[in-house]
Amino acid sequence: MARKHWLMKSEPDTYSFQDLVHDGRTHWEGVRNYQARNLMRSMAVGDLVLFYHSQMKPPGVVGIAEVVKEAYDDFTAQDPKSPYFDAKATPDNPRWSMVDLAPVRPLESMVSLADLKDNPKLESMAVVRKGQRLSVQPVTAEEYQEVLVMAACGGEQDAE
DNA sequence: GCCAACGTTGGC
DNA sequence: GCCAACGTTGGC
Repeated sequence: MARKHWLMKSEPDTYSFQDLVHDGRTHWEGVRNYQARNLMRSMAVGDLVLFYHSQMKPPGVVGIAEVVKEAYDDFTAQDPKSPYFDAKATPDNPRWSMVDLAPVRPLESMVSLADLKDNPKLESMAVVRKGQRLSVQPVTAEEYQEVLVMAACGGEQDAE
């Protein structure tokens, strides 16, 4: 079965790629959007993730991660002490899901949002489309490969 | 800090 | 079930 590819956003102040490298593995708790949740539920172990830092100057893809556990209940939704607490989540209806991620490697160089927008091959990527705020996005194999090429080329590349 | 985009909530 | 109000995301 072919690996699928994804892009997942994180604010580095909350959880950065360096944090993931340091931890070795993490659960991706706190997603409180149904579309993003449903995408996580369709992930499989071994799927590859472009790790995107939002709220940065500049924002962009900084590393590659891998799904190491498929979707299960996000228990932080039922923890009143958690910042992600959701009163509507119960043991009968846990409502939210999360996956586990492990780092694969950082990119040789960051591929910024501006770089992604400048590449015509990536014009249909969700992350470059105006107003697309979804924190979990599907990425095609071609788009994924193109981002890796850009990272290897220093994040700057001219279209032929 | 501003504001556009978009999801969610809640009154009706 | 519609839709206006509101809250959040996230680039700039």
